[in-house]
Amino acid sequence: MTQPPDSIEDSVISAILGGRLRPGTRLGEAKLAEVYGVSRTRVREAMMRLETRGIVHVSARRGWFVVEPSATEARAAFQARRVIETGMLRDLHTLPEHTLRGDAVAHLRAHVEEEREALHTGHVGSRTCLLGDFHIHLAHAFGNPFLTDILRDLTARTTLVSMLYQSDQDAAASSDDHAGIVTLLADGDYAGAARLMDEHIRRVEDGLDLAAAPDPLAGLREILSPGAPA
Amino acid sequence: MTQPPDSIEDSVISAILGGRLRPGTRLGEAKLAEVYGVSRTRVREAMMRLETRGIVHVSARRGWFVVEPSATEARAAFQARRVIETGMLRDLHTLPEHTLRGDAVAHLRAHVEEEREALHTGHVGSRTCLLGDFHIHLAHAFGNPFLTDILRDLTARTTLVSMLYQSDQDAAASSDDHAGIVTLLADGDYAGAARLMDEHIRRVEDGLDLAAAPDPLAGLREILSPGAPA
DNA sequence: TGCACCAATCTTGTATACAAGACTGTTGAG
DNA sequence: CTCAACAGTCTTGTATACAAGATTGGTGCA
Repeated sequence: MTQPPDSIEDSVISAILGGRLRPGTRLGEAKLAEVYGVSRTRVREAMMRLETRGIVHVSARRGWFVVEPSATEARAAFQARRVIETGMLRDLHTLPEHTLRGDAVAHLRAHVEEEREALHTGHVGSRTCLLGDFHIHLAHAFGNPFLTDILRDLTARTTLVSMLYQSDQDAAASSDDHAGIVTLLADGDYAGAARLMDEHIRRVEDGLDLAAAPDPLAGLREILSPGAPA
Repeated sequence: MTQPPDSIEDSVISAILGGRLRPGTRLGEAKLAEVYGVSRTRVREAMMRLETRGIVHVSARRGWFVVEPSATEARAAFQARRVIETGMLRDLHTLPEHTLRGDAVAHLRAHVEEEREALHTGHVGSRTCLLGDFHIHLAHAFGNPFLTDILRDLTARTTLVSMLYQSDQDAAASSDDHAGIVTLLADGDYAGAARLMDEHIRRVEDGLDLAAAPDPLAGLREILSPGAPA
């Protein structure tokens, strides 16, 4: 939760969530070591931790790369999120006392409001970041730290998927879903919230063009597009 | 999946699942390096990966230790498993084609049979190992590699919990639950299987004495008990 | 005796050195 | 001109060296 302790990992993850690091990007140990002002040792440690979390992978003696989920992996990641998030919401009604922690609904409502604003200002980076954060906040509200961590990593993965398969997923529609879920939660209709969450994640997944093989030259094309600086 | 690549991690995990490594056990880098015939570097890498998976933790300049889940963490780990495993089973009916992979039910049936035999022979180590493996196999049958990995680690955690809070959880009752789940799956009654799974995990959790603080001297007492070698 | 202080030892934390493989660009033959 | 072979460079893989903190055991004072 704090900044200094493992800032390399958090830094990479937030760069991914914010769309500043694209799938397939190479992360050289030496470069990162220089950026963070530490030796390669600590960079390697951070990379390995990120690897076990499924965020980056290593190609032997070539370097570390932000993962590029295949279509199969993409589907699996969304399925995993669907299973866990709907399971979480459905579990709420079995917890008579716990329910959601404190002012969770109020926080979520405020978050959805933030999403709305980001939609209007149109800042694409913070927009996708906020849309992903909603699910993490929801997990946090549920109060199970294990599930929160798991969903944080899965969300990072699906964010990468969205970047790869260029969904024109209506950000507005997503935010509407989020608002609907919060409303149902406020009413205590957990089963309904779970159902809507299921539809929501399916909708996002269906918005992706998983049939289209990811273009390995995407980055290159962008650079070579007319108007690029010499 | 293969043996040689990351055998240190797998070795530690299987030692935990098999009850050969107890919570709180210290894992010295130098010792492990000698055992595995490598330098401390690789041991450290393995430990860090296990740390991000929540299996071990490091105490600054004191060493690596197998985690000792607190009562709160124990409850959270069981809740996470319940959410995910029931969510998985409930999701089966929404997958018209997929359902369970191939001969999964047959495999699970065979596994339950193995459990029964282990119960009779009474080998305690392999027994707890098998009872945990059932859930991992079930996840594998579902076919989502992410969920399989997640549940593997969560199961390792709950195994540690069971060791700490000395549940007299009837192994026989657990195995009966497993058998019941397999039967319901074979009948295609996924909702029923999910319900039974929910009860099953609750039962195991309730069998634990989470109120009893774990005894930090357990290992010592055992060594000093009458009959121990000089 | 009881306790505070201190030195010796051990263990992890971090950096660095070197080995091994992958990629790049050049060169020379056909 | 095309392409195969090769040397050079770059990057990761692994080990080792040293620094920093923790623990332990001993010593001396009250």
